[in-house]
Amino acid sequence: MGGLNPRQEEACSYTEGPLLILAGAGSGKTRVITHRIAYLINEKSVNPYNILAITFTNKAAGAMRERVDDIVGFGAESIWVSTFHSMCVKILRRFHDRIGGQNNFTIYDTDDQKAAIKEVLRLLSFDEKQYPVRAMISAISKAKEEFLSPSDYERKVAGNYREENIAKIYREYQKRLRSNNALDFDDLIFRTIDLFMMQPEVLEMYQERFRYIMVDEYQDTNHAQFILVKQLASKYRNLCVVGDDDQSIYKFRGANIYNILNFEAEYPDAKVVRLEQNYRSTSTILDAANGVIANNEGRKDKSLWTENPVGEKVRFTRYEDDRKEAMGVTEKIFGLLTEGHRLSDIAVLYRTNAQSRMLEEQLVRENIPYSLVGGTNFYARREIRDMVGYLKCISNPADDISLSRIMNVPRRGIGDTTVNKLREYAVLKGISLYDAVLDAASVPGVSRAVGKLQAFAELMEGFRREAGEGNLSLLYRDILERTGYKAELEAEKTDESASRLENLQELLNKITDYEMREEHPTLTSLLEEISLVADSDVEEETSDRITLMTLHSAKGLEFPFVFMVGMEERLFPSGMAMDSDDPDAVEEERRLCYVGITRAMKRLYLSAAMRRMVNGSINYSEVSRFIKEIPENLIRKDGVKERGNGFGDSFGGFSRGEPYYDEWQGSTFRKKAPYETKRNQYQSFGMKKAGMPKPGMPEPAKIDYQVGDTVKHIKFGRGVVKEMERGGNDYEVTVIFDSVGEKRMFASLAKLRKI
DNA sequence: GAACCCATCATTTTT
DNA sequence: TGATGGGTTC
Repeated sequence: MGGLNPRQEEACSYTEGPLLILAGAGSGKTRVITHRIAYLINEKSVNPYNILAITFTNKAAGAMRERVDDIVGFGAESIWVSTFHSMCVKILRRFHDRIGGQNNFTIYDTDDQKAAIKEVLRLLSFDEKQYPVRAMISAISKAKEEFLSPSDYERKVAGNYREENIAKIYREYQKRLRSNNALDFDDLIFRTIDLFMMQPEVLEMYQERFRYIMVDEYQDTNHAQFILVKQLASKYRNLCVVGDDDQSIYKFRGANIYNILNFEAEYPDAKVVRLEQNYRSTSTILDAANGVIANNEGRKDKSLWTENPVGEKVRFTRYEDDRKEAMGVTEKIFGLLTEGHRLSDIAVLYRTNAQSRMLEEQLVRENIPYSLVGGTNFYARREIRDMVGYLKCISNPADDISLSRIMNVPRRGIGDTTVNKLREYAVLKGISLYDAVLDAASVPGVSRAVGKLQAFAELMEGFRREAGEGNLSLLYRDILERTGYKAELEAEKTDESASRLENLQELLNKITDYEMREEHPTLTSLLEEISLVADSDVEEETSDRITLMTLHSAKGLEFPFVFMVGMEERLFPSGMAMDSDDPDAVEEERRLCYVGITRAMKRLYLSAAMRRMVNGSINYSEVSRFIKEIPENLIRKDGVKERGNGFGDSFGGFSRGEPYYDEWQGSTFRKKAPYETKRNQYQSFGMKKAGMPKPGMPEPAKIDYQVGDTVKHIKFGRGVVKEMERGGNDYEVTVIFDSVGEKRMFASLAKLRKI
């Protein structure tokens, strides 16, 4: 086995029976997984068809798929590489009817859940103040993660008045989802477990199929996922789980660290392989990480080591306030550029998304291109949700939630009163809301709106017929046109409406892309992809930029140069964790810190501010305990005063370096910086507000082509520009591509290159 | 039915 | 600071 160390090799070749791979940060985990799959196929003659690899995110699944394809070659495509959720959808699309469901269910996202909960609260006359929607969603989600049905939940909380009411909400919510033929994300797992329990022969079929199972990031699994894996693996017991308890940072969303800690208790015959050699970081960085994580109790015994060079000391700087901290970071970034490093080698990590603003402002001011990971999901935008609402309605007429969303969007004179009358009628007759609309003429009290309802019903029926014909992009365009949605936005002529239109165009691109990719495109599977595939795996970023993201999002990534900012008590570790009665809360923060440190390959910059704006008011904080947990000899502290709140004589304590920036020290650097700034590089993903360009964000796309030119597109390849039309501050370009024919797109999004 | 004002409340994120 | 939601007013 080429290029594997003995431990890695052991992990690859131990194929029969339960195996726990404790893979420390940077220990070559992905390599091991892919090599293991290759070993199974090539050495053990396992049929690729019998292999299942489960990951958490689509991104991870995609990456694994790619690597497996590279290394395995023939037969690789019949390996199931999948997320928990998409695996369950596949199974339920086939067998959900065996347990009293329908196979063409809709998947509800958080927004749909919210709407459903609101209806339930109204129905049960519960006060939203006492039973906040978000808290209810998370309580229900938690119950499902623990595989508790409404009855189980009721039993568990008996005697607690409030909890009993939550149980009622849970029960009613499930009832509603069922009548809407919808499942939420947690249901996907839950119902699959149900299916396997109630239909042993279905389970057996999958057990036979998945003789070799691998689960990545096992420390992130919740109890329901644990049960599911156990069911699938119980026949052949060839279960290989890979994870690192020290990198468990998702307790808040149900991850159960005991799944990995107790793996050996669950499978007494399990073999355990520890991957402890780190190939990523300098020994200084690694020892700093080890120093921090050593403060946690209840870990699997493990010590990471490396043969990498010692490298430089970790640097810590304490600044006066958050703005100075941001300035310090940009200045150091210029320093790195002067040393000849690339922007894409640099990441700035922070604990909370709110911290990005100050950094962004500073980066824009200094013309440093960045891309922001996270932020608002594309599919969470209003216009996108509206369109997806239409599609969901068309695909599943029983989906009252989606119907309520779009019935009066754009406004067509179907007001709340009318909708309420329709609801009453639907409940009375035991039919869906949509059926009530179809039967508008017999609904009492809506007489004035009957005409409008009938027109709406006709519109929707037309869409439904069209959906049957299978041209999804055409259907989508028709919805935009015939509902008047597009016209309304076009009439608005504001920056915001222009950006919404761009987003709608982008959705069209996604649909077209889906149609081209898929052999048998259907509305159901398109919606599935939209629900299941988050937006985070957006277009591969080609240009050179630094990356800004939360520590959570950084997991699994690596960068030569890493900044961790905001190393302050109550920010990191978070105040919430510190105040929690659960002692593990701070430990989880510490694991997060460990994750952050171990992202760095060459150099790690840590910083804190004495004073920072938090939730609109100024906070004074002390240096994070995690800084103190890094062994003294590994860290260089610039101008640090350990205690103090930023008042009075605290300025005296700085020893060296320049932790305090004169307003404009940074700008002298800018002139010296030996690199060119390209305009139009600033546009970041996940802009928070649809449409509002960030202050200082440059104009979109520079366009170096015109009608008649030959251009190149990332996905569609070569094409000729047929037409260019000004739309807002952008161009709408029509291109005839060799591969896919004519396409209309926005210049700023299409990234066309003249060739 | 829509525009506006005030009060409230703030981690982390994927599916 | 800022986003969001409810209530009020036109």
